[in-house]
Amino acid sequence: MQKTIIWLRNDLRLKDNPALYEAAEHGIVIPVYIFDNKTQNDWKLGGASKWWLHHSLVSLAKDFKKFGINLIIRSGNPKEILGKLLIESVADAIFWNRCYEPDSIKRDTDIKKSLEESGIKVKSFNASLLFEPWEIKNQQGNNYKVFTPFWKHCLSLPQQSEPLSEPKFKPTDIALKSDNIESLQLLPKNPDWSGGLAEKWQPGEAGAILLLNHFLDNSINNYSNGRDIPALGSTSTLSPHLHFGEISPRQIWHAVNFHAEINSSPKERHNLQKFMAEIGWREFSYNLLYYYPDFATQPFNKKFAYFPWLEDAENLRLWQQGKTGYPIVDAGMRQLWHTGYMHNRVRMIVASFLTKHLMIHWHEGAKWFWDTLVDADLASNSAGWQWVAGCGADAAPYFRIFNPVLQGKKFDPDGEYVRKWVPELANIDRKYIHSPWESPKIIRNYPSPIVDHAYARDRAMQAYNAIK
DNA sequence: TTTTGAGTTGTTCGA
DNA sequence: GTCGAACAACTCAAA
Repeated sequence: MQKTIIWLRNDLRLKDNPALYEAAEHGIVIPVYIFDNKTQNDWKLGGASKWWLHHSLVSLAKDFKKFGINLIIRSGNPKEILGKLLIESVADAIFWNRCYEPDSIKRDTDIKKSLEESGIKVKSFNASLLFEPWEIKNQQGNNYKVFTPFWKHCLSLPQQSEPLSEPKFKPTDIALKSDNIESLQLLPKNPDWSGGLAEKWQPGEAGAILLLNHFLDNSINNYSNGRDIPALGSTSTLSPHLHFGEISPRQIWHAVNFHAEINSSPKERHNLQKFMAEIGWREFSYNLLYYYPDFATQPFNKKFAYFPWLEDAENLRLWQQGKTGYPIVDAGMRQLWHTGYMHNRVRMIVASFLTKHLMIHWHEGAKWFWDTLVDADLASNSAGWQWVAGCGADAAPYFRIFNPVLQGKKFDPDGEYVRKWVPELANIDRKYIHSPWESPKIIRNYPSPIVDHAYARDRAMQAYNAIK
């Protein structure tokens, strides 16, 4: 009987896991997670992501345990560890699901080559994207640079196949040494800032499926409008689960289509399409990162290499801490700090504020998000920041500079979101919730705006004009 | 090859 | 208070 090592990465689930499924069909599986925060070149896991990973691994180990299978945990260089594991387990094959970040592609290509040279069977699968980036090309044979035609093309392709069920595992008595998940030291201590994260999230496959069902039952019917109102919580918040592969986009695709079959009013279909387009943006981001391997650091629009970004450590710190004096910006930054998450609409507002009002490089914002977001994802994070900064693919026109007061009034009219995350403003009059400096009453402990909107807007426009 | 239509998420100004 | 136009001009995708 074939013995296969399953090298798990961002595919921490049992259902719809192609590498695991195929290996289990043919014999015994040995699931392995290798934590590598040294040899990986850059973009080492941020604090919030580490917290998530810890709990996701605990959950996955428990799920395997139900079938009498041990999830093997190791720490170090994947190439060396896989080599050792092959010897210890006398396995015939190694399967994995593909990663798409440039460094990961390089690493996996190298490992695959050397394993094959030693006669080991290696097979990789697609578990985290609906469409392989190299398969999506326009009629000229190039990658798409505009979202709408990209997504139209994707939707014109044959239907997604059905998600795979949980594998039927064959009994195994293989006993390999495994590290404790605790020994990876993924959890924060001194101080432990993770209380807010634990309140909000349930990492792991079960939590992901619960959340998808909750979203389809409760929120999707108002998605198109509701997704812009941060106080409503109408977005799916599936992003961290998707990032770690606790659920697959294919499972989401099918769940959404099933939902569409039983609720097919035009309005509901519109909401479902809007939601699937967000999954489409994730695909688009992965395409960009695939075709432009330096997308995480280099502006897609090369003109922006000459943009006069300002270095301002103090303003950067105030932005990070949620002390800019603009309530909607500060609420977002504090939601992020507290929960490891920020509502999509507010991400745009705070990113616009950093890059346009403060004219601080989008790299700084991307780095902060990378460390603090539980859904930190190289493709989506880079694409999002480039888009807001104006240098990305299909980006916002440069003169589109969000007015944080208007955005607040429009999308948080009662200030419910602001009051929740900025307690200093909890009792301020509705009229002044987004511009507390206009309030006749004295507001304690809340800063004045660190920059004047009209001045900052004008300054940003001049800077953009300079690189045209 | 040339042409044509279109492009996630806005703001400001002035009537 | 509401509404439409201006904001610039470019690149992409497909016919």
